[in-house]
Amino acid sequence: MVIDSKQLDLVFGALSDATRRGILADLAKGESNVTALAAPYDMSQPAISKHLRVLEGAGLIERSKTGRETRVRVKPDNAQEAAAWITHYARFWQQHFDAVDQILQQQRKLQNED
Amino acid sequence: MVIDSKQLDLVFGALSDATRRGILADLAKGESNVTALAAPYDMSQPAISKHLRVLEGAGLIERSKTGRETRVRVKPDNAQEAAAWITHYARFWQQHFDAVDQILQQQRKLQNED
DNA sequence: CGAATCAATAACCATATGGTTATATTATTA
DNA sequence: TAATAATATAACCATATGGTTATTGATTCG
Repeated sequence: MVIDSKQLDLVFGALSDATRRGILADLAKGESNVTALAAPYDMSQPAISKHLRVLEGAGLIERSKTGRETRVRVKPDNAQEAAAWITHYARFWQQHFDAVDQILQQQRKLQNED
Repeated sequence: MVIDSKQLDLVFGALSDATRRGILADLAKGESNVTALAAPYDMSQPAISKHLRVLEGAGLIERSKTGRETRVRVKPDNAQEAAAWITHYARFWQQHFDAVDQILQQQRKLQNED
């Protein structure tokens, strides 16, 4: 695993807020800027800037100035690692539950043999 | 999506702490109790109880009293939904970043070699 | 029965989080 | 040049989070 525990704290922390998940979803449609990202939310501009800072801290997005506007885009490198970890985690649960399922089926089998 | 946004806040919030991720990892090895779960951590018992409450609130684990001890186990129903969402999320990223596909294929390859 | 064990709860503390309004900074535009 | 626009920053507030110690309530053990 390339991504370390502290980074993972930040990534999951960033994803634990609906506004930030919404921003990520919007950015999936393509690069944007702060004003456009803020538009859907009934929230002040500074609040959105704070959310962007959290996403940036988690390495999920990056910002760059272009004139007076700040362009925002997802940051593939870190997001890829997060996605890989999340997928790994999902697979981990899946395997765990598959195993539980098998145990339960086994138990049902044994019970039927009584 | 069965799991709603507020539940997702709680799930990601729960996963945003290394201690809680560690507890989930330990529980993957099987059902446990509070004392056993607390053992690996340099932290008081009430602190662990708090973490367990957060995991329970996110629907990732469930607790039940057995005598004087509290048995703790992962709660398949909600955790599966979370895993499903996470997988969906991972797929979402995958669609946007070509390289993710390569990483996942690499992982699949490595797993098949087990 | 009395002591030890398991775990929850209460009260407290420091810091983080998520929001606000006001202000400042830097472009752009009229 | 003056006004407007796009953001960031500062200062503030309420609540949440993550930890502590002390205590309590059951259960189990000797």
